[in-house]
Amino acid sequence: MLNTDNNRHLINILQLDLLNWFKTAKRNLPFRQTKDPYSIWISEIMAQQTQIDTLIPYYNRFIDRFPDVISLAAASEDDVIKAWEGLGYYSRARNLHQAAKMIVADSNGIFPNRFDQLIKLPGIGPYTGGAIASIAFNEKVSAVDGNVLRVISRYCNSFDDIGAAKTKKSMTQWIESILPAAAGDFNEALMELGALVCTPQSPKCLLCPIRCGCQSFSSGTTDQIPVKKKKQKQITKKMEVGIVKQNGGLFFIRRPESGLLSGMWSFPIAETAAGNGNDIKKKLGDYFPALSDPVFIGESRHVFSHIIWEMTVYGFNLAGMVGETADIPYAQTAADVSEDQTGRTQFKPLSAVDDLALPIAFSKLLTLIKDF
DNA sequence: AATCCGTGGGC
DNA sequence: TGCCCAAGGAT
Repeated sequence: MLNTDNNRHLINILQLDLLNWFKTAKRNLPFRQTKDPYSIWISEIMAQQTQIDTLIPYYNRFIDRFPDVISLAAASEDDVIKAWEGLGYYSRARNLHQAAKMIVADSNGIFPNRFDQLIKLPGIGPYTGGAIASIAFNEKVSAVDGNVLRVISRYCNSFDDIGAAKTKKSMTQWIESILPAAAGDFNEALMELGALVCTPQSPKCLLCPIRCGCQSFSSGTTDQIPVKKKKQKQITKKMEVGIVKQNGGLFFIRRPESGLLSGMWSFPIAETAAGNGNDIKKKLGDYFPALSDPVFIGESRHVFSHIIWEMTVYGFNLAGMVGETADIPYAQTAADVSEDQTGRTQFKPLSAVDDLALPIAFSKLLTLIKDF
């Protein structure tokens, strides 16, 4: 980082010119129409590892559906997860709901207004706590996200690894040492510059309001910064998906409460080596006494942050099932469903699948199976 | 410190 | 294709 005593003029550019630029260049975003901490909170949780353009329709729907912390706390977890469907990183929604209940129980719905209180809530870490505290309450704390790490690294011509905890810590302290009174605006301005101008690839340096102070621009090193380790690429897993149909209803299983897509609804799915449909048939045997042989339906590929599923989809028909009718939930008819799966399965007709919180990995199979 | 945790967009 | 990245947090 730059020595702030010997570089007063560079610090002035960073503070004043950036804030002036932000006044006119900032985007007109829905969560910039308010200082309501609840709304800021929702937007910041949604913004974690998610581009702003992606989250805007989710934000508008979520605020409409759950306008305040009381209504969010009173909602069912299924309803909250459903509102999050498609956004990914679903533990964010669970933590949001949990935190809302804590705020109502602990302080009668009054939103915590200090950084050190905010970061005690589930889902709120150093970045989000700093963002809410500075934007909603103008507390003098920094909010260091990926944009800020990139912008400041370039401005100071720093080759420190931005993935290292040590770098994040020193960056946070450095920013707080130069933080102007308008802390919230300054934090937002750094992020906005990173999103619109000081982008990861092909930064628009000729349009940059603080170019004349930027130490990587004058050194010609902007494209080498920030320094970060490569992510390791995803592991590919071969999967079999089972589509079981009973009187027009499709069979769904709720996923376990931890791990990938936890708590979300899914089609039965199993990892496989052979890929002939028998692995998923074996798993379905835990639920159904008799099944037809697998019928090949199609293939699909889904890329997660750390896993790739190569899915082959098979259809099954029920045979010889006790009490097989359209109206009886399956759990009531299966004698051999294990205890922990009770109430975690159901049949839904294609027309009512929208009731379930279904991850994209499965919802994109719906067109594939519509004729099964 | 290194992993796990989704999805969509850019090139 | 593939590879990078995005207003990170929890463990």
